[in-house]
Parts: sequence; C-alpha cells; structure tokens
Amino acid sequence: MSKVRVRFAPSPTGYLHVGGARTALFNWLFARHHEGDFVLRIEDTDLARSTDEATQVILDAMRFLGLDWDEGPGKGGDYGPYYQSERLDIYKEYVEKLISIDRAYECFCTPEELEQKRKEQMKQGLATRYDGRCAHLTEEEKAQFRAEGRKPVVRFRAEQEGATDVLDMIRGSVRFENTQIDDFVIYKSDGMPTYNFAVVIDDALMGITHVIRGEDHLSNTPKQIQIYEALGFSVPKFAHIPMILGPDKSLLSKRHGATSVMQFHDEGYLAEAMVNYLSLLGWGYDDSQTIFSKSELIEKFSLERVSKNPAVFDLKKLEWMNGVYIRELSLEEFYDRALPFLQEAGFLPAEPSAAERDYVLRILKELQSRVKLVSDVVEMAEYFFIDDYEYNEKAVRKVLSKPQAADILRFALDAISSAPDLSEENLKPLFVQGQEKFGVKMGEIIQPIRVAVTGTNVSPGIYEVLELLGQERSRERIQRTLEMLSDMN
RNA sequence: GCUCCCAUCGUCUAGAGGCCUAGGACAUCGCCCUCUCACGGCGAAGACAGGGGUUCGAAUCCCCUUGGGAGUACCA
Repeated sequence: MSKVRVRFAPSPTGYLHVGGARTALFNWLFARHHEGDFVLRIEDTDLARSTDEATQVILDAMRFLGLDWDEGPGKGGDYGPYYQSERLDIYKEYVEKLISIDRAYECFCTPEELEQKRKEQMKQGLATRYDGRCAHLTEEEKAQFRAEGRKPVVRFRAEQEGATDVLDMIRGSVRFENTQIDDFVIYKSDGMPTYNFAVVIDDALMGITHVIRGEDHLSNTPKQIQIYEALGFSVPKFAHIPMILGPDKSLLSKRHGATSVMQFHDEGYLAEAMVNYLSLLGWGYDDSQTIFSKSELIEKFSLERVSKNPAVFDLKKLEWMNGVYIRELSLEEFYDRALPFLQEAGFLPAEPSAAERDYVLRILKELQSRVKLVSDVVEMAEYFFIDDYEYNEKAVRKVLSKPQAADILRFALDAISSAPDLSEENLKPLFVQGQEKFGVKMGEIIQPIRVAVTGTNVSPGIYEVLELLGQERSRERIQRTLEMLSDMN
C-alpha cells in the first residue's frame, strides 16, 4: 500500500474554529498513525475574504494544538506551492484541458439570470440546476457576449447518465443520481478557480490518498469525482466526519460563545485538553477510556471508529478535562502556564525574583486542584497579592455577622501573635483551645479567620493560607477586619 | 422545493443478532473525606424516537413515519 497522504485545507477567512480544528486533528492523527504525510494547504481563492492575517492566526492555532505539518506554509515540500493563489497557472492548464476535450465550456449567463431561473425551478418543485443555456454556444455567440463586455465563467459539463457513487470510509457507499448534478462553475469570471475544481486538482496533484473532511462536503463529492474521472486522475478515499453542533443542535457558531481555538487558549485552556476533548467529538475508543495522551490517540485512532452522527460541543466536559490536565502538570509547568495570567493581572513583574517565584509556586500548589482554567488563578489568588481586597458581601453576612465573630477574631489574633510560626503544627493546638473556649465546632473558629484574611469564605486550607501570608500580614488583615466590624456596628 | 446524511441516558459515546437487567465519561443529585471550596472515594437517577417487518431471538438487519443536520453560490 502506498504511503498515506492527507491534508488540512483551511480557507483563511477567519480564525481556526473548533470544527476546523477537529478536522485538522483527525487528519493529523490519521497521518501520524499510518506514518504518512500531513500537508497543510491554504485555500485562498476567495479574493474578497481571504487575508494574510487570517492565515497566520490559523497557523498559530495549529502550532498551539501541536498539529505539525510535513508540507505547507513555512515548510515547503515537493508538491507545492501550498497556497492556492500561487497555483493559478496549474488550474488554468487543467481548465483548458477540460475545455479541449469538451468537458467544460464558457458560460455568459449573469448572476441575475441564474437567480431568476433558480427561483422558477424551486417554485415548480424541481431541483435547482443550471439549465445548460450556454452549453453549446457558437464562436459567434461567444464573441457577441464578449463584445457586450460580459466576462464568462467556465462550467464543467457534468455526466448526465447513470449515477456517481461516493465510497465513504465512514458512511459506506452513497449514491447520487447524475441527473442531480448540474453543470457547475469551475472557474469564476475573476479568473479564479472555484473550490470544487481547485480541491480536485490539488488533491490529485499533491497525491492525497485520503480526503478527511466535514460532512458538509459530502454533497459536493460526486461533482468532484466527476472531475477526477474526466481528467483521468485516480480518486482518493473519502471520509466525511460528522458536524459539530451547539447546545441547541444547530451548527456550532459564534453565537454559541467561544469557537475560536485561540480564544480558548486565551481563556486558559490547555492544548492537551483541547486535543483530547476534540478527539472525542465523533470518535470513541472503547467503553471506558476518555483521557488519552497524544501518543495514545495516535496509536488508537482509526476512521473505522468515527461515528456517523453529529456531536454537540459540551463546554462543561471540556472544562472538566482541562482541570484533569492541569492537575497532571508538574508544579513548575503549572507555574509557566499561570505566569502570563498573573503578570497580566499585575500581580507579578515581567521578571519575577527568585523569592516571588517561590511564593507563587507555594500558592499554585494549593490552587492546582481547584482550578478548571489556568486563568482561574487570577481570581483565586488575588488576596495573596493585594492587601486591600474587597470583602465578599455574602461571606461577611454568613460568617462575620455572627455575634461571636469579633471575639473569635480577637482570639485568633492572639493565637497568631503567640505562635512561633504559622505552621499547622503550631496553630492547630491553639485553635483547638479556642474551640473549647467558645464551645463551637472547628469550622466556627476557622471560617471567620478565613473571611478576615482572604475576604471570602472559599479558599485553600486555612493553615496553608495563614502560613503563606505570614504572621505580619495575617495580623494586619485580622485587625483591619476587626475595625471594619466595629464600624459596622 | 430538490438531493444526501444521521437517530442509544440532558451531552459525548460503548454496543457489529443471543454476552444487554444496555456499559463508561461529563453534567445532575445523595453520602463519605473535611475548617470552606476543590480534589478523591462510594452511590442514585437517567437512553435504545415511533410503527411495521425479518428471525427461535433485534439497540443491532429491512421498510415507513417522525425528528435533526448538510448541500443545493462566480464561499470554501
């Protein structure tokens, strides 16, 4: 069997969204699994919408996910160029070939004429298709149109007899009656090829063996197959993977919230979690495993196990999975990921000192099991970095408004002052004494202290928090809280 | 309108005629751990869209209905 060659071919008209990323991932996994080639091709034939910025953004997202390509932008390769806009001569050659064998012809119909025809057909309950008006124009007629200033498109002369079968690795054989396939446009009047044409030429010339793409392309496939056949190219294998939907079951889009891979990155998602989660959208291995490392995915991925039905994107599950991957990070790795967010928040300078790094490391150790997104550290660690934190209103009401609260805080102040240091070893016996003195459960002692030194009723263990803050700051904070309480009364 | 695809818990899925009293994961709800919150552990609830066949036997095969999705562009 010849070497597997697959490609991901985004059009640079925006960011890399979740659906595109999943398609790229499946192609990449398939290539790596079969030790084949993964090529990246930029489909920038839509002059009006394609931009260089978009290309860069997509490339960045691919790099973030770790989907490295063997051929393509920045890489080169034996089958280039990898930008369709640089392959215009190639398309030209093949269009001319199709025209010369009478499998394509120029069409001078205007968009308005076509639109009107479409409406009529729909009204009559017919399939909308080109009526072949320009299918047999004479040279004189063409010259006449040209004289009028009309710019022609080129249409493929589609086979009308029989049917075209799409052999899909996921869906089996899908038959399309050729009467359903009209003479579609393969060359636009601006001199650019259309998608259905360029994709065939490129896939054929680049030696693509498996075309793995979204199911939205299934209906286009018979048209493409006819071009392969007209040109004598061998037809690749197809695999149309299911769509990704939003919670309302409509196609996933911006209105469902974040769909850009880089936006997830910015919000504190890990590439490992994204890859793992995306792999599970339309693919599953067995009945028990959901966490897969990249190498496991490469080893276990197969198109046979890709499901046929569309998948709803479940942000909650992604969040959970992100938490799983954060917990798997070493403390140093977690620090590296969290640093940019802490700097962005102004908690740390561009070049943290060794002492600052050490302090943050100790904080992160406590936070690692509590965050879902890396960016959560900003909110969770705020009181470790600033002293004039706000008190959470609900926490004050629930905890500090109790009659004994001030007494307990005064007691805590003494305890903290008298302890040689704020280790649990030293503090706990003192707190136990307080428990007996006030006749309350440990929580009644600890919660007021927690709210006092953090401003909230949710934090890591109190001994860890106090030790991190140190004697000085802990005392100041309790004192400040005491003052606030007396002001309230 | 026309063409095509799809249909198992709320969600992602396991299930290739008997192994299914339908398994796992997220979410939900309990309980445990516990100074709060997480983490972790244990448990509960929760699905084969409906109807016809085929078969000794159907979540698994066929047909219809219904529902969802896609395409139908000089977008890709």
